[in-house]
Amino acid sequence: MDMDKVYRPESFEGGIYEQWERDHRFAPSYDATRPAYSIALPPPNVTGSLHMGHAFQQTIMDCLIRYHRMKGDNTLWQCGTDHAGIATQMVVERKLMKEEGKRRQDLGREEFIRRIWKWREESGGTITRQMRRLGASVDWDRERFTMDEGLSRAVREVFVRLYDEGLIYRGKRLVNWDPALKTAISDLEVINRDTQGHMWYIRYPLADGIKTAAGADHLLVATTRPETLLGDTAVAVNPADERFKSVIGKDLLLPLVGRRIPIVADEHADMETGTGCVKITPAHDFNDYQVGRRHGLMMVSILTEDAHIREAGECFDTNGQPLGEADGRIPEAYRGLDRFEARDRMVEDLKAQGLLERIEDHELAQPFGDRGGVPIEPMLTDQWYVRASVLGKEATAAVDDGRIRFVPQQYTNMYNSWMRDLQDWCISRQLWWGHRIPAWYDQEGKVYVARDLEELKVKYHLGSTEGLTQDPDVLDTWFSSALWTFSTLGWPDDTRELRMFHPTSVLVTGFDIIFFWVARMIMMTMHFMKDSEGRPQVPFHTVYVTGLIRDEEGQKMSKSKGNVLDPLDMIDGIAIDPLVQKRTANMMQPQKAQQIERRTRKQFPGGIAAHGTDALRFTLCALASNGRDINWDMKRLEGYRNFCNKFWNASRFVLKNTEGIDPAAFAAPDLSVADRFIISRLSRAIERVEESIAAYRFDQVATTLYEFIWNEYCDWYIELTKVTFQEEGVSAAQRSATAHTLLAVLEAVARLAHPVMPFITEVIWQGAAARLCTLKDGATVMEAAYPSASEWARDEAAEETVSFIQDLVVSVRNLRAEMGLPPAPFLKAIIRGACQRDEETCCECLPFIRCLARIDQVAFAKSGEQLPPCASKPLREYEVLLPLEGLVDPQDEIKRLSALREKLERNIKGTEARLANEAFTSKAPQEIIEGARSQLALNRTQLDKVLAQLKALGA
RNA sequence: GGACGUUUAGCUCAGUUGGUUAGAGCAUCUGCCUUACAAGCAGGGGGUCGCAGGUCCGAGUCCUGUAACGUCCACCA
Repeated sequence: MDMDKVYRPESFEGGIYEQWERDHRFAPSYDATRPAYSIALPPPNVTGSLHMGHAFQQTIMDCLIRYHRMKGDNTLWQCGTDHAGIATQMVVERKLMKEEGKRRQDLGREEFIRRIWKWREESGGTITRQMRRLGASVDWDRERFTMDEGLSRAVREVFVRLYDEGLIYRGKRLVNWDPALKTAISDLEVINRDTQGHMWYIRYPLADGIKTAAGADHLLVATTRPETLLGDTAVAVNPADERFKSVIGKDLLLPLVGRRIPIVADEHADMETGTGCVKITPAHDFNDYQVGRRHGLMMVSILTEDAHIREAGECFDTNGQPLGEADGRIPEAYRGLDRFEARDRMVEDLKAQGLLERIEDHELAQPFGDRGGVPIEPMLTDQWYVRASVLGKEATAAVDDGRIRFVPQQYTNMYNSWMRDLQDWCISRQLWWGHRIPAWYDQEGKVYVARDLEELKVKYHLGSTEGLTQDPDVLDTWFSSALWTFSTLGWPDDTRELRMFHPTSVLVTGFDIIFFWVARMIMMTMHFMKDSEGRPQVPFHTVYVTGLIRDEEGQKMSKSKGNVLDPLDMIDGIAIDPLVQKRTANMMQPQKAQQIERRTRKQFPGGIAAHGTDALRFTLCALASNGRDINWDMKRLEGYRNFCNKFWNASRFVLKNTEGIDPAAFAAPDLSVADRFIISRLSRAIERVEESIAAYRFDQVATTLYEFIWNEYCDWYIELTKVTFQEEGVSAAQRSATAHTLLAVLEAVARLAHPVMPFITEVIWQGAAARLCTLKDGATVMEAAYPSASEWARDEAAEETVSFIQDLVVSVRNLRAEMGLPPAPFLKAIIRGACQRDEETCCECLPFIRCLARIDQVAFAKSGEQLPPCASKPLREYEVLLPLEGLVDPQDEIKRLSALREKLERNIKGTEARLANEAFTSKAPQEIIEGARSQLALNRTQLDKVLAQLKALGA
């Protein structure tokens, strides 16, 4: 492939990926003699689109996968998508309403589900297309969907087995009810938001003329939810509370309703809080529910499924059995009202009856449904539960004893604290989109659970299944995703993939779904998957938890803030108008659109430039330090795009300058010191990259690659090779050795960097390998062997020699710049006081030094030897001097040297003080003391030189 | 209320088991269109490491306290 002068990733990235996919390069080798390495992709929402978090996590997964594949491991990246019950159903419902003005009920369940499948057909490809653009090397042939037949079978299998083992049960319990979505949701889907509300103080009159110790004829009750008064079945006071001891066991008359309710003694009532009297509404408050159970109180459900007041309260005993004749009457005035409307009316009525003592402002954390967006309501309903407390035991132990490790470690605490008091998991949802619960009921309401009707007949000895109706509910989405690592590998069948790839190696995910997904996956997997000795198998050995990607101001990216960055826009670029449109379309709060447009236009006046996939991936890796959140920085992306350009152009240089080389003519003895230097440095870089990958430190991987490629390979090595190519008197064999080294290192670096930057490295690798004549037909860098540090000879002598050259060259450049001399003209340099070895090295490397420092002549002088006026710089043990020859005002040079003198004197004083300290010399390790001594000696030598030079200049 | 995280250059961040004079990129300043690259090259300036104590010969690093910001969990009648 020809390489353009300017790096244009869009011109080749897409094509390379298509070729890889066409050739099925992403499939595992299935070579059982090789170690297995596998990652299960956290399944994104099938109808979703790729956001920065996905791009981040997938980049990291792809790095790991590509690295292990190149290491020769039998590598599987299992991919797929999630049906995302509520989210998807909501999207399709909204679309239905917008386009046809219909609700899902208008279509009926079957038709509605058909529409969702259709929607999935149409828009389900977005995210997988985007993953391809990102370069994700997932095995597309094994793509799964949580609702496809195989996974659905796994879901039924798990449900039935857990039910038969008593680990799934059905019961009427208080659940978090989302009145907007009309479904139960789990604790985790409830978001507590601080809101400004009120506290109402309501008088509950005592029945039968009784009075409190203080002589009051009522109890004062404080509440933030006055409307739930309709469901009150008691008022609780603390048993030790002297104020109310005398009325315990007596009755109150429930305001507005007139029902007699008892005063009960319960520790739940805190003497210090509120008025000391708590109204008890067992059917609409989690604490009250517990109080109700302790005291055998009736539970009165007063709300409908959309949170309106019922015509009459539904009454249940503490076990949830209906109480037909009980008194659950609701005053006519409130029937059918919305809960908040009812509240206003009731407060008015209480006020009118003189039962409202006062209202205070009160800040409270109000529970909201994270999807529905309205306050949730605790409601008594029949739901299915998983006994998480039982399944959680193994799952907790696995993290405790290190079978599962969190990276970074601090997430272990988060996991443990949640697992410690695990609540049973409500898994039924009153939705249509999802896995239908495999339970049936007969006319009497008896429950039958089986994988299908055929099995049900046999299991329950039924002649016919006629008259049975299936439970209408579906399972929580996280129920099926909890099985992800093994259901995607073919479970419950005993497949080759399960045996090879389970447990998976690592899970890469965000901290936000540790509870939703990670913990439940561990529970389910350890219950169902056993190793050959019957011990529970973990789903993965390591959980790598990534931080969140925020905008440049540290704000969370969100549609409503209009600060979302689409990774695809950073790859391919986007003009400003489409970007504005994208950010302001389909907004929940359209009034914010103008502000968002203004800010977007200000931030991206010219839109977003194309940066390419490799630059994006490199940036994501570079920012991925230790699981902390990332404040996205476009400048950083630009910098790494420039880095790609640098790498690209360096490769062009190499290919251009190695035309016609004969790789076979290369011989090790002909390697120059520069060649040996870069080979040695490469070895170190490889070692460092591998260590960093093992430690999940992708920032270090990126830094190591950046520094090696830019600072060492480009800035020094390539510049040094120019000398070899241009200098007269260099043998053809030596030129050939250098050309070979240039190519060989480039080829290896392409392999080294491939996991992070898959596309540019493919182009470069192909070019370098072709030139080296090692390229086989149809070969790709992604299947080439990962470079090994031991294949590249360490040569400390060469590194030291090049370091000598670098010091000298940099010193001359410094002097030149500090003296304000133009960089181009050649100068004469004098080295004074160098030891013989340094002089020899200098002579050997003269061509390099001459060329890089732009010095046409180097002379040596003895220490203390008088020279004409010079600019000087102490370096190591010697001194570099450039004759002034009227080029510079000696006064400037005196100023410069005086500053240097001060600095040296400061250092000397500090080091002397340290060495004079008896405690230091007696306690510090020998090598530190030695270091300080030689530092002191060096500084003193240098100071002497500076002083002598100042004297020579007449200061 | 409980737990955790962060605080280092103008900005975004590194800084391994404590060890000389704390690093990088971006930004900034100076000089260069040197035939791989101006998306570049060479060089410079810029930090009392949130604050206060303590341990130690030695603290950005360890300990205690404290502040600000952030996150999670719990509670709030």
